[in-house]
Amino acid sequence: MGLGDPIEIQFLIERGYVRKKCPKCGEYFWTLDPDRETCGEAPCEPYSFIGKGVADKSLEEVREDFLSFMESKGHTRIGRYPVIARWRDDLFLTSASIVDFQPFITAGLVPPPANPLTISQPCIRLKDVDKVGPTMGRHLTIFEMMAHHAFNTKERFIYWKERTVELFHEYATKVLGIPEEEIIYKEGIWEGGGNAGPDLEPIVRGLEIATLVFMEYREENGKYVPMDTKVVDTGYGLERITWLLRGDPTGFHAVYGDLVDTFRSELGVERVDEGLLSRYSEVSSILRELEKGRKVDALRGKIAEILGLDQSYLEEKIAPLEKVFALLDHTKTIAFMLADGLVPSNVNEGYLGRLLIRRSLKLLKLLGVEMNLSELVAKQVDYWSGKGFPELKEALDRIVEIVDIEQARYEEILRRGEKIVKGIVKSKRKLDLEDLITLYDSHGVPPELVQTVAEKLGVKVEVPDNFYELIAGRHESRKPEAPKLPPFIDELDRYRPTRLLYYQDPYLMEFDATVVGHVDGMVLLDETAFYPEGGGQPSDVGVLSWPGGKAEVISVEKYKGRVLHRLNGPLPPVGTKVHGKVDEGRRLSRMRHHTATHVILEAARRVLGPHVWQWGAQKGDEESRLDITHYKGITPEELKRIELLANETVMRNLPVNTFWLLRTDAERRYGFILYQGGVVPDPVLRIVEIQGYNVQACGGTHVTRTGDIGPIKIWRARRIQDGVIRLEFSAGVPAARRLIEAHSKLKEIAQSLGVSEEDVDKAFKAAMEELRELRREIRRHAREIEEAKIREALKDFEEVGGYRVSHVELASVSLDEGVKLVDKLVGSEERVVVLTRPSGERVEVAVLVNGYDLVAGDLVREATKSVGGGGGGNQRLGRGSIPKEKLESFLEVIRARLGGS
RNA sequence: GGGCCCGUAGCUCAGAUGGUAGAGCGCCGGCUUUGCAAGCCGGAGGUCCCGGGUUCGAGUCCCGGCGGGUCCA
Repeated sequence: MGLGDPIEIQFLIERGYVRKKCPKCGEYFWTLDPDRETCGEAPCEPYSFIGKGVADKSLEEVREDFLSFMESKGHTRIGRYPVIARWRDDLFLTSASIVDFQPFITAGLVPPPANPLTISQPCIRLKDVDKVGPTMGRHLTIFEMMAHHAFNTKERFIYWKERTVELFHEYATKVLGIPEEEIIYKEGIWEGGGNAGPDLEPIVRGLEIATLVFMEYREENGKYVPMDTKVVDTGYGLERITWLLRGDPTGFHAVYGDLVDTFRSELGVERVDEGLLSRYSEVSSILRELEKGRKVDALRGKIAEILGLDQSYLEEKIAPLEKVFALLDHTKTIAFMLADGLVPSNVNEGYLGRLLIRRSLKLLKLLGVEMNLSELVAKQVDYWSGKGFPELKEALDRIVEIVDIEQARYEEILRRGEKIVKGIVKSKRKLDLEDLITLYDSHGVPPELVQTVAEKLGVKVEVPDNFYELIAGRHESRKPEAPKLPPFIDELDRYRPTRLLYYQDPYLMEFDATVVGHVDGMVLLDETAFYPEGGGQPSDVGVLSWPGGKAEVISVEKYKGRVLHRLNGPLPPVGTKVHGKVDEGRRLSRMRHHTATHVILEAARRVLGPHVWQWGAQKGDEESRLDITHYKGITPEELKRIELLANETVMRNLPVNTFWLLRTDAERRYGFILYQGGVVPDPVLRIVEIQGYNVQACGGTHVTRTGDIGPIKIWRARRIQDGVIRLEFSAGVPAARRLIEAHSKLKEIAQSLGVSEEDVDKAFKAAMEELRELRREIRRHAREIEEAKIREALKDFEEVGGYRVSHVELASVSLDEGVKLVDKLVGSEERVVVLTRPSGERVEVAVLVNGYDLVAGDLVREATKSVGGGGGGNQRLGRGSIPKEKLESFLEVIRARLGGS
């Protein structure tokens, strides 16, 4: 059977179901009603459950009913996974329950935590974020996907299509109490994440309430081939099912209960008559066409027509309410994201979090409400921690803080953006593309905002459609290339995997081995103690020697479990017994730095909070770096606490244990905290456990007790990017050495200040203050002396060619200061004042003209030039410099000029 | 990792073309006022981030460093 073939379920056929084709959407479906024409799903038919509730059940009751029903059918209930998909490197958010089990469990490489199992998994999807609100609850960014999964392997068959449909059917009719003639099964094909399979989509009263996927194909070279493992992948929409049972006016009423009204009144939005809302909601199914890119107002016009109402009336009533709904949805998503450790930033999942926060802030602005978004988010935390998610409450303080920080940041950008835009508009009366790029690139002000601000000022701004592409082009960004497999990769299969001695004993620095092959000019040994590059730890170096030969090992690489040594000399022939010697100092330093990285990461988590996650790391011999996620800067006090805790952990001399565990077992035992150091793409994980302190999946070499790390010194903490802080530190010998050096410098300074080391900072500050004081004093004195001299000179002028000329030789103040003094003292008297001031081998000169029609700048330029100097200036003031022995001739030239003109 | 922007008084920031460093707020003093808020007059407060270069002359131009911001990867 291939994809697209009829899905024939005997169970349904026996009950009298027949297969039909919907004339509206052209899709196939199974129904008990031989006269039925359409598939029954909106928009082919409107919703028919609104206002016709059949059970007054809450969301938690519906969830519990489902899970316990599946338990009674032999499924094991398991807890939810985080909404941030920490265990995957190809996804940011958990978007379906099956995501929890990809890729290793669905591929049959790792056994599932239970089989079959049932779960209710909170999922986040941002694809339809624009439709959240207008569709009255059909679209949500966060929802719970209830599911029962069965993983059928060659060894163990659980159940397949028949049983899956039976389970759904019994749940729908017995637990939900839906008459079976109202259940329609639509046929479909599900594709995603490299897997595919046929599916059945049960429709009840216009609403699709579940998807039953039979995952049995895997994509291979663009074609689907059958898989060994066949996976039952179901998804039951908890929110939709609750809505269906309750028949509430909108899906939001079913999910958020009292919160709908709380939010509505907090946001100052008028209550809408339930009858009108229900009628609107019923036909709102046509808003599904939003999926085809239609605009809300056009579709609203159509709804107004159906309901026989005026469109502007409807607009006025519904539009504000849509924003309330969107905020209900977004604030819940924000609460879950932040509770699960998301840190807002400009990349990856952090960006998705920021996107939702900023969207929410924009909605508040559109509603004209001034309030802290965090208040709304806190209400969600309160609401949902009482409804099956008590873990939200524990994160409340952090959630509120992050949302407040993001709000402040957003408002700051708006404020600054507005100011800059106003400035540009004022000076140029227009804004061009270059301005837009600068604003976005350097100030983070998006062009949409620029447009709004500029238009308020009456300036039209064109934003090119490809604006963001232009930015990208400007940065000449290059997509990271997929890691290329070396050309000799297949050649390696001829050899056995290398025995990795560095895992057996990380302190083993010498060993004997046999050369088993040469690959691409590198030596392959049967076993090795050389650590290859990996996990942010650079490869070892050292020496290989053998009878009649010796070469340096300059780098080591590992592919498919085979370790290759690159030498800087001739290769030992295959079969040779070699002796390997690892550069011990280097290796030990790296081991210490590597274990120190784990120690510091945990210390940071304990000091800053569980949202701290490793972003990246690089180990060196002298200094290493650890990048962690955090939503604000680290204070010096926090850094000290982290440093102290790390060093205390060293001194507790905790055992560092390394062992291998099957992925599922490791996750069950330790949780996803394992992946702090990054996702390890293997079904079997190497666990590095600092006993009683920290556990990570890690392939690096580590010391066996924390005491071996030696001192840890964090030199710097700096934000390298929004939401990411880089800690630069040293461990072991380099840390000790640099601390000793730093201390001896401190001692020297203390000695020259004549104080103890403890008081250096105070003494230094005092000395600086004294210095400032003295400088001021000297300047004041100098000014007084020069002022007297200038006064004297102004009285004692000489007449040259009708000009009253004074000459002052400055000694103690700068020329600038002298000019200022002259300016102050000359008042309205007509004067030419010549200032000279010796400065090394030269004399600085200035000529100030007061009250005469003379150009000082020209006078100085010519006079200085004629004596081998240079200068210039403006109408009133000229300045320059001349060689010191030319002072007299300079003054002569000035006199001659004034006399001659 | 790369691009761009910024670093000036306690704070927020101005300082086209290189030529006497400024404003607002805050601080101190005086005047006005029954008092307060406020107003008026005056004053103190500067290593223009650091180092080098170009220049007769650099807050301004060039190079390097430090610190901060922002965007892209």
